[in-house]
Formats: sequence, structure tokens, C-alpha cells
Amino acid sequence: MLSKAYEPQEVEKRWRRHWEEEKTFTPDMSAPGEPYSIVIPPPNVTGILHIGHALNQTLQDILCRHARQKGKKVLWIPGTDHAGIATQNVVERALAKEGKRRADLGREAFIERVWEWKKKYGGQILGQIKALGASVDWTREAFTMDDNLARAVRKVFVQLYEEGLIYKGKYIVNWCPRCHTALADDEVDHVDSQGMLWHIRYDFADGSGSVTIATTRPETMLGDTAVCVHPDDERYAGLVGKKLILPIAEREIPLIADRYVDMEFGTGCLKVTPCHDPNDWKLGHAHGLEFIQVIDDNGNMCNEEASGRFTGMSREECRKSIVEELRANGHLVKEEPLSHSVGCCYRCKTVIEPYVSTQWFVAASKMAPAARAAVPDKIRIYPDSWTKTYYNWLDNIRDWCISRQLWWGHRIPAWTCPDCGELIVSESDPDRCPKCGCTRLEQDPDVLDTWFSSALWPFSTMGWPDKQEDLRTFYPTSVLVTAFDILFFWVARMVMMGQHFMGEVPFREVYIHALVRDAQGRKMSKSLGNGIDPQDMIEKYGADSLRFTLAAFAAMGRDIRMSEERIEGYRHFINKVWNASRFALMNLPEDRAPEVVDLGTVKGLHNKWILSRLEEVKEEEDQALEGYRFNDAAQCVYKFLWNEFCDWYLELIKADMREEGEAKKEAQFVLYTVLKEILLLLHPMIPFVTAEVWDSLPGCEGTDIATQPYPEIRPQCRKEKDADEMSFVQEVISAIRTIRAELDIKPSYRLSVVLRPASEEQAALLEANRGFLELARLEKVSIDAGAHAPKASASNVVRGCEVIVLLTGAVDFQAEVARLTKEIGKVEKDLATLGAKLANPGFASRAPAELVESEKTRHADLEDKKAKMLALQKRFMEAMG
RNA sequence: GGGCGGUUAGCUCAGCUGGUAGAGUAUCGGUCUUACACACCGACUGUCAGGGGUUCGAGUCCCUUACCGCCCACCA
Repeated sequence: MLSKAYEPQEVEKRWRRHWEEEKTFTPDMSAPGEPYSIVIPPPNVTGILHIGHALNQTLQDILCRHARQKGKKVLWIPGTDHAGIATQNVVERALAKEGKRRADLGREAFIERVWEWKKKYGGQILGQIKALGASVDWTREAFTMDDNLARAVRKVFVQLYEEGLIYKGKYIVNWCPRCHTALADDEVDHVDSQGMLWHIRYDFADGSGSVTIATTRPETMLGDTAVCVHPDDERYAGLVGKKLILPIAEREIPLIADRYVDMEFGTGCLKVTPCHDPNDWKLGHAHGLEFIQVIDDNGNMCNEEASGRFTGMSREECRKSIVEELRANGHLVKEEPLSHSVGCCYRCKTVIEPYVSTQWFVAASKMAPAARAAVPDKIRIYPDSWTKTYYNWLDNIRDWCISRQLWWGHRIPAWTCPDCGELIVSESDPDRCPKCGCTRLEQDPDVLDTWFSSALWPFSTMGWPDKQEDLRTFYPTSVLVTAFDILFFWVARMVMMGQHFMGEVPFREVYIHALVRDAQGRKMSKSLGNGIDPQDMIEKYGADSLRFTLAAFAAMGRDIRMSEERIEGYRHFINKVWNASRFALMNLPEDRAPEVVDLGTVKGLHNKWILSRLEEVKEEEDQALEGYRFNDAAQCVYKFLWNEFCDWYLELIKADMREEGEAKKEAQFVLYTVLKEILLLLHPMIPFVTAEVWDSLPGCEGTDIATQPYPEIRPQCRKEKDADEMSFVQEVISAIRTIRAELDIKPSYRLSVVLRPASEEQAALLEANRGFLELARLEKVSIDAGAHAPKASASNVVRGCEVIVLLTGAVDFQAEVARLTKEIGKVEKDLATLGAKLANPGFASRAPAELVESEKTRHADLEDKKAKMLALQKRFMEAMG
């Protein structure tokens, strides 16, 4: 027997172990069934599972478990990402506590140290995936630094190099002076900040006047090699080509013209520092300017010749000194505050320095068109609104800087010969220079951007390039489930690589889910400390509660505001599932499944009704999941279980269960069937509690719900007429309950009721099912259209049937008058809106005939109800005198 | 400067192809009715942001205004 309240901890632990030990989620390659596959977006090894991961994984798990139920051969591959910068930073911080820096260890020892760290902590995040109940195949767990993934990386790199799609070159890149590495464009966060715009006067060398430039970065002026204006700017007409004296440096630089300059901004006069600004870099090349570097890789002033006395200062110190000096010597014309955005490192928030260096690039601009064309024909994006964003990014893509000056990552498979300078790019480590035979080859010190290996994830995790079996069966994957924040970092790049190397897109569909925010709508982050730790929630409320909450809130294209209260609320639901099951167990045979009954020919109206509704719910859930409407799927089963199965059906069969007989046998089998199927419908969302209950059902002991098929469809159980008749009985019961509650009659007091049916049919229906009326706790029921209505009574009308409750003794008569008046008021309000609608000539002529007809019927029914209630009220008032 | 999303009950949010506004939570009243107080029965609350349009009919489609939020962009 199950315990009284559901205690998730022990149950979850057991099932987790069971699924892992039994390898339940390792697909049988020889089994039939359409393949269905997903690769998990690999969380960073440094990470701790946050609520966003929990959502991401819950949704994937729902899809996978559902697909399994539908008979598909399902593979869900788990894994983690080595997360170059992030992980290196974490380990460097740990070293710093020991007073060491990575240089103190040297490259090899440092990498060894990172691996140790990974072994120790990298498993943490996997444990959290397990805790959530994700039905991944642990035998295929992958890590982006695994040997076979490293081979994939090398092969891809070499091939792209040979095809001219990877190249090496000297460019201005985003440089983080703290992480000491280049960053890709999209690894730079733009943060709004309040800065200064300094106006500085540059005099002409011939003493014929001056121009004034405006800049936010005066420290870079030491590297200025020109000043630029717009060719059409009349203010500077005739001046282009003249020489200016660069203040402080006292160097001559030319005044040039280029259409790039915005005449509206500042003074319309731009200082050009080709080595320290990406735009100026372009101008420098276009105009053949000199390139003078004045800031080094640490963000300090360098180049004694150019920087002079400022050499060695940090960029910030230098800025201050230069401004002071300009102010002192009168070249500073104006200072004004300016809000602008500043590029920062997405990992450490340090201000990015545009920096000229030699880097490796992927010619993304050449690969983008194919990736663009894949959507929407080969890849469908849900919700569709992201398609535009995807296009927009690909249309404006620039080549992707993939080299990082880090130690942790896939080292670039390129070597240079110290003797002849030959560049060798090769899958295997070369032992000598093919050109001069030198054996002292030096490997490029850089590693690849983390996202380079991530881009190969859908096929590298399936064994490419070595093994083919998984690829043949499971590539392309069925769907990619991810949050929008990595649409660019990851999704678009996977498409490019998949197309290029597999000749096929990596996934058929992309489902973009919401971002989880806190109760105030802010992005959850460690720095804000507003995160909800899924681990805590699982311990407190159980994984099922967390999962169901996430599913219920996962409406498409919306952010989710998460709070603990909501998870607590859904824990009630899990408990409800548990207790409904306990009730069922108490009413079913203990050691065997109940006797089978033909479900198409059950007699009880309640049985016909619940079976009919069940059919509808099955279809609803299936369609909701088909369209990634997780919230609808969760909601429809939730309501069915709670508001129909528990609130009505279980109450209705209590009478059947009291004595042995046909009614009990029928109810037992229907109860058994409906409960089992509800469990199946809920299982993808709340796997643990459903597994536990299933295992304890008679006839199911020792079986695993995770391997059971989706409930069969039973068209013979669809009985809308019966279902509607049952609703009528329910409405009558509710009407009596409402009267009882509003007149403050004790629940324990048994009422007598007179029902005056509106038709022969109604009369027969009520007569046949009068036992159900017991749910309203009654003493005596008379069903008679001609019955005399007692004077001291309260009343209501349900589908034309008058419900008259006898009031004897201590009842507040005023209360009944008030209640009736209110009730009539409601009817009148409905009549008014409906009447206006019907009175509209356009409605009758243009609306569908069916609708007009049903509205007319409704109107007539309301009129009837109103008339009957007025009559009852009148009689009641007469009784009061 | 482009693009996207939001504005519905006190709070948090659902409302698919236009056809009587919904759930949870909160509040109020009543119940230990033999699965569940993590429960049961009942009640209350809405100019669906403002304005205009299309339509017989709009929370739902179109335009517009306001406020909030996000993304992208080489804003010196």
C-alpha cells in the first residue's frame, strides 16, 4: 500500500537507479520503429544546473518519452562542453588562491590541472541532469574534448583549411586584456555606459588654422595617423589633403575624406587610429595609412617611440594624463557627457580592446547562404518569429575569429617550420617539414573557440568521422531544443557545419523555448543572486513538481517568470495524482488485474462519460505535444485528472464499490483503465510518480511505465450524447450544492428535493441516475413534472428543469429572496447581450446558420429559465406573506 | 538606427485558425463527506493598455499612440 502523502525523495532515487542500471534509455538498434533523436545542448562543465537548463532538459525529456510511447526508436545523447574561457578562468581563480598563475605551472601542467578539475567537478552537472529524470542514454555520454570529438575537430579544421574556408591573417579583433585572448564578435557584450566626448583641436602644419575632432578615447590619439571628414562636408571643403599636427605626439598626419564619416556626429571630424578601432582599421587600409600600435595585449601603453612618456601606463591612466595635458596646453576645446555602449568580455566583463593580431578565421560569410536557405524548407523553427532573426544574423554575418590565446581547448592543428617558414596544417602531428625536412616544427600555440567544437556536436557525438552506425540511424536529429540566447553562437553554426560535412542539416526542427526569469522579470544570474536553484527545488518538492511547473509555464515565445510558490502549487498536483491512485488501489483487487469488461458497451452513464472524455484528452495531449504546446498538454491532463476524474468520477463510483455485483465489476475495470491511461499521459511530464504508481497497480507489478506504449485510441468509447447527459446530472447536483452553500445549510443536513423535468427524456434520465444525486447529500428526491412546489423552498433552473429544494425549519428566508434576485439578474444580463446579438439584422443574414440556430435556442432557454425563476420567486414571496 | 515581444481578475499567467472571457494563487464563507487539509463544497473580482478601422460579430485581424522589456548594429 502506498503511503498517505507522496514522498518523492526515496521514490525518485530508486527509479533513477533503476533506469540507469537497466539502460532503459539506450535504444535497441535492431528494433523496428522510426528513429527519433535529440542531442542535448551541452552545459558547460563549469556550470551548475540552473533553472534554464532544467526547463531545457524537461522539454526534451517530454518529447523523448512521448516519442518512445509512440513506438519510435529514441536516442537522446547527453554531454558537456569544455567551455574554454569559462573553465580556464575557474581554474585560474583556484590557482590564484594558492598564489600562483598559470604561467607558473606551464602549459602542460596547467592543462593537467584543468583535467583534474574536470574529473572532480564535471560530474556535478551530470548528476543534476540525472536528478531531473532526463531519459538520456548514458552509454553515449560525450564531452567536447573526448578523443573522438578531437579527431572530428581536426578533420573539420584541416578540410576547411584546404578548401580555403579557414584562413590565417592579421586583423583587428576583439581582445580581452584580462583573459588575454581574442573573442568572436558575438562574445562581446555591449553595455551602456556614461562616458565623455572630448573635443580636441588639431592645428594645421602650415599655421592656417585648425580642425576639431571628437573622441571618447583620447589615449588612442598617440596612434592617430589621419583625421577624416566626409567628402561632401562643406565645413571642410578645400582642406582635405592638408597636413595637421597631432597634439602631444607632435607628428604630422593628413586630413583625408571618406563617406564613412557621419557629418551629424560631434564635429563631423574623426580622428583615425587604425590599430585601435575596427572602423579606423578599414579606413587605414582603404587610404594606405600608417599603422601605429600604442596599446599592448595587457591594455597598457606600449611603443616608446609613439607613446613616449606615457609608455607603461594603463589605458585608463593614460587617458587621464592626456586629457589633463590637453587641457593645460589649450587643445581641449570642449568636454561633454555622452552615453554610449562599450564592448565588454562576455566572460569577465573587462572592457574589450580592439587589437591587431594574427588570428585564424572561418569564412562564415561563404557558408552562410546555404545555412540561410535551409530554413524553412529543411529546418522549421518554432515559434516561427525567430526565423526572421535567424535570417537577419546570417545576412550580416562576418568571418568568424576562431583562434583563442588560451591553453584549455582544442589546439589548432597547424605548425610552422622555424627554418623555412612553411605552414603545415594536418590531421596528424607532422614530424618533419615537408619542404625542408626540419624536425623542430612548432605548433601554433592557440586553441579553438569553444563553439567550434560545439558546432560539430550533432555528428561528432554520433561517432563521426570514425563510426557510422549511429549516424546512419539517427542523423539528422529530429529536433533541437534550446533557448534563443545561443541561436547565433550555436544553432546557425551547427547548420553550416552539418551541411558542409554531412551533406545534410543537423536537425529537422528547432524549438526555441523561453528564458526563465525571476519573479520581477529579470534574467536569473549568479551576480544578482536571484536564481532559483533547481537542485533545491528538487530536494524540497521533488523533480516531478519542478518539471510539471516548467511544462505548464512553457508557452511558446514567452519568457517564464519563475518563483518557488508556483512549484509549491504544482506539488499539490503531484500529491493529487498519488492520492487518486491510492483510492483506486483500495478499490481494486489486490493481487490481480480486474476482470475485463467490454469498454464499448459499458452501462453506467458515469462510465460512458469518463471513457468518452478520456478519448478527447488523449487526442488533445497528442496534438499539443506535436505542436510543442507543452503548456496545453500539461493543462489538459491536469484538468481532466483533477476536475473530472477526481472531483466527479471517483465520487460517483463510491456507491458502486459498496457492494459486489455487475456495477462494481464494471466500475473497477473502467477505473483501472482510466487511471492507467492518465498515468501514461502524464508520464512524459512527471516520470517518477507515475512510474511508482504504475508499478504498484495490480497486474502491472514489476513493469516499467517508461517502456509502455501510448494509450490505444478507442473510437467506440466516444459518446458525446452520453457525456452531455452526464453533464446535465452534474449541473443539477451543482445547483443543489449552490443553494445549500448560499443559504448556509450545513453539509451534514440531508435535503429533500423536487425536480420538475422539462421533458420526458429528462425525466427518464434523472430517474435512471437518481443514485448520483446522492452527491448533493439528499434525504428524498421526487422527479415529477407535475409535482406541487412546496411554499417554503429554494430553487433554481437547470436546462429547463426546475430544481426545488425544500426548506424546513431554521432557514433565512431573506437570504433566499436575495439569492433568487441575484440569480435572475444574471440571467437578465445574459439575455440582454444575447438579445442584442439576435436583434442585429446582419447576424441572422450573415452568420453561419448553425450558430444562429444555437443562439436562438440558448435565448429561448434563458427566457424559459427566467420565467420559471420569476414564478418560483413570486410563490416564495407569497409564502412569506 | 533596425527588428522582436509584452500590456487580460489583487498577484502570476493561459486564451490555436475571430462566435457566450479562463486557470493557479490570494481573498471571503462553509466542511475532518470512509484517497487527499498538499483536501472538499461554494462565492467574489475583469471599459481584455488608449484611440481608430475591417466584420453580422474582435482579447483574437489591420493601423495608430503610450508605457515596459529584449535582440541586433562599425553611435568617433
